[in-house]
Amino acid sequence: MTERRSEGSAEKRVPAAAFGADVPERLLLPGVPDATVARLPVYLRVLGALSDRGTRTVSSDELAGLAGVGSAVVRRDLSHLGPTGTRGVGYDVEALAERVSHMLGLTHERAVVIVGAGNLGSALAGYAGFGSRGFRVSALLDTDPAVVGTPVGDLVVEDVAALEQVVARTGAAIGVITTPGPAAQSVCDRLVDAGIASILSFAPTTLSVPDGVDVRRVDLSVELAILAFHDSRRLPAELGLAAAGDAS
Amino acid sequence: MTERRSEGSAEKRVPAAAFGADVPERLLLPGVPDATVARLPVYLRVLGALSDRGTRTVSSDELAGLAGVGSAVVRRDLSHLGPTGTRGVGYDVEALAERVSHMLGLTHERAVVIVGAGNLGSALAGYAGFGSRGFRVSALLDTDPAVVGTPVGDLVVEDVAALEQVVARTGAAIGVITTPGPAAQSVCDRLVDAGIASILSFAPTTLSVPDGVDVRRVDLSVELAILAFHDSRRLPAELGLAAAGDAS
DNA sequence: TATTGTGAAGTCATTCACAGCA
DNA sequence: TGCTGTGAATGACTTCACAATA
Repeated sequence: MTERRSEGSAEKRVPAAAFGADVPERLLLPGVPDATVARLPVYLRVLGALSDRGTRTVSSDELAGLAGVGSAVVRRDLSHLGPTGTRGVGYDVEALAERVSHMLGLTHERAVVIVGAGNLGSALAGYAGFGSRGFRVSALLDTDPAVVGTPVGDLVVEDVAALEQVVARTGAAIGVITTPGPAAQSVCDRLVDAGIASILSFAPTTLSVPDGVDVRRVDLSVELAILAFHDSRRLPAELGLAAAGDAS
Repeated sequence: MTERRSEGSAEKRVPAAAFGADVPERLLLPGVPDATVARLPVYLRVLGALSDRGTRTVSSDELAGLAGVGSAVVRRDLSHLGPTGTRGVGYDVEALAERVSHMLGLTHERAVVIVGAGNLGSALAGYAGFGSRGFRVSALLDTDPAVVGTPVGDLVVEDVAALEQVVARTGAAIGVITTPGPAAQSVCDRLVDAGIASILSFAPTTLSVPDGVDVRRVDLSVELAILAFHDSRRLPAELGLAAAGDAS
């Protein structure tokens, strides 16, 4: 791996005391907050756009505007990469993109296997966001014999019965589950058994996995419900405010 | 300086002091944390499944297991709905579902307009999660003349030029953006102008909207990048653990 | 007795404000 | 002069632990 410690910065706060003495180093070294990790990909996208436009440097304020966050958040987030900016100037776009990319582990392409070739799975297989920046959809699986064998984009739908072989063949690191809810857990189990430790699920169910397996869920009905919650409080509030005149 | 992120709830805290004493209390009181709001829909799904199975009561511990969170989280979350459980017994499944549903504002059906009838938009139009529980996809729009007029499920793709009329006709409360990135901002602007204040975007861009409009983003490449981050730290660690004798 | 509901403590994240540096 | 990087303050969320109670 590209794990060099060429960085001279001697004072990396390691919360060693919080854990035991014999905890594997990987848990201690980087210490990047989850919230920061979730924003780094957004910065990376913005930096890519800036780079395409020929912009050489960017300030935390500009980057913040383009990413839709506050500038203090940007500076705090980037501080976890070590000193990457130049005071009075800003950040070098190319260098920063490289740093962020490296921090996220996007140093090599990862193969992605999608299980469930329904509408959503097929859509994701062709989705541009999947093809870009370090991910390649290398297989699309389904149970339905009527679907198995049909082409979707560059791929041909394969039988989910061969899941283990497909994972082995493609060296997939990430599994995406777009099956109906009831099938999700068993598909998940098989992905895990096949060696996949990173799973993105669109199924509206809770998946249980062994320790060490990382599951992220995207649940459309949850997103809609959250919007509904805010919506339901906004309507009465607006009426009240309108009657009382402008808020400020 | 719109400073909203994908998780943004534009106005969680109402500045009560600014309004004096005669603002209706119910508008100010609830103060449900964002993190809780994001979990309530999950509880609601679990409660629905329990109800279908004929289960009458459920403890915070059981609910926690089914929802994939800790039991203290469940109790804390539900405490925001007022006293809903019975000590020594648990929660009444039906009554709790009703309470949660009401808290989320899922009391009436909301019309959803999807803009972008590509793979993803078409998939979402037919997605079960959209049809269930208080949401109905009432229109699907696109720019492409070759797509406009074609049927997708029960719907016929309409011309995005008629966006304003479609929103008015359907009384849509929620807009879903599944266009390519470059088109997203202008579609967003038009949705907002048409009176939509709740937007779910799948476009990989930052959307800027006026205050009071709620935007949630689902970004597949962000999700994958987060998985990649954890994946890239797991690999070296597993080797280390394997050498040291991993328990599981 | 079993389980809720909640103070209190702890952990994590955001924001402020400015010293330090190019 | 302008902007980064970061202590310190604030705020949000989680977890603990147990008193209250059906």
